[in-house]
Amino acid sequence: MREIAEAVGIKGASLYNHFASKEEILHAIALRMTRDWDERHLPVLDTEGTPDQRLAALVRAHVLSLAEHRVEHLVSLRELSALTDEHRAQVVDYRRYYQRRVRDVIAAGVRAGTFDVEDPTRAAIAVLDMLNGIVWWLRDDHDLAALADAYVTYAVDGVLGRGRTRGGGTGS
Amino acid sequence: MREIAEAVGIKGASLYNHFASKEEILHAIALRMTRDWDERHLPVLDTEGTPDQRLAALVRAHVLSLAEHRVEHLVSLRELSALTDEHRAQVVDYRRYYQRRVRDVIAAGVRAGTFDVEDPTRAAIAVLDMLNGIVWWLRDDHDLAALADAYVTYAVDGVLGRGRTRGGGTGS
DNA sequence: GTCTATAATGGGATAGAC
DNA sequence: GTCTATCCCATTATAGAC
Repeated sequence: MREIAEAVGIKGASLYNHFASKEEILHAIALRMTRDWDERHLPVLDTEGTPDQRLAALVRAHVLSLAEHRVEHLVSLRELSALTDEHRAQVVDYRRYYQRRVRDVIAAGVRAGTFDVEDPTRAAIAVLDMLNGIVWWLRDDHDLAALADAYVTYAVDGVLGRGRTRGGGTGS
Repeated sequence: MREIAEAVGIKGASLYNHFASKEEILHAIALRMTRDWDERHLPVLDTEGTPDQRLAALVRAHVLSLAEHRVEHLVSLRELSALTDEHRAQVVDYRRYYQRRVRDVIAAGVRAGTFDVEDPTRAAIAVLDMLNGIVWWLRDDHDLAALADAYVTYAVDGVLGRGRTRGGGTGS
């Protein structure tokens, strides 16, 4: 609390005029990185376009947004255990919903013959772990556009195998 | 410390007959997950075989070993900041060395025309983040062989694009 | 709404008996 | 080598003046 206060230019005790507890601060950050995150990014999955186009757009926005809110994301992950049971469950639910929506667009891509994975749920987890790992090492001097390009390729052409041929072909 | 002691069936104070401090315990765990990890897994990169074969073997062993030491790995990550500066630097160095060795075999695969990535360092980070993400969600009821198979495919055929054709072809 | 001063709690670590 | 009892310190949170 003292560090947070110092970063804002006040003393630790004064923080309690703005938040009731440390948990409330952490919860507010976690909500921005989950509920607000979902609201901001998921709509792109409902636009026109093929599953691979929609997922590529999501991945690019995901990477750029991670870079923009890197510290908050780290806090949201590391301090998850400091939340109340209710708040933690809420946050986990939002993360799970995001993961499910990614799984669904992957499954759509598989049905369309664009993607080549056995288990869309597992592939969604692998892709999201790969993306979210960025927050642990990203520094300010990175070329974000190139970074996002690379990860779109890793995810869509790589893990999901866009363009790779499997057994079948014509969906259904 | 009290929880650790309880898990061993003794009282908190008795732990200090075996370790000088909590930091020493955390450091011991971190060393197993980095120094010992490197010694155990990296030799496979020096065996006979093509880069993709050697990397596939490493990825499979990596995933299975993550599952075997899941909790220690989580501790090693989450409590990294609890280590002394020296110990933390040592642990980070071992992790960096592992990452560099993975980068090198990826670069070898690119030179051989097997892999298709622009930046082996970035690809190594992406692959390792994808693998290490497993420790956050793995439960005991998973089919580890199938899990390892999937991640070998995600990494070697996916991110690294084994079999994908790029511009050139005959290395050098 | 910020400050100083101060509770109150939790957890790492020590002392000394057995 | 384990125990009980205790210390010690960091940190969250509160009280009350300004």
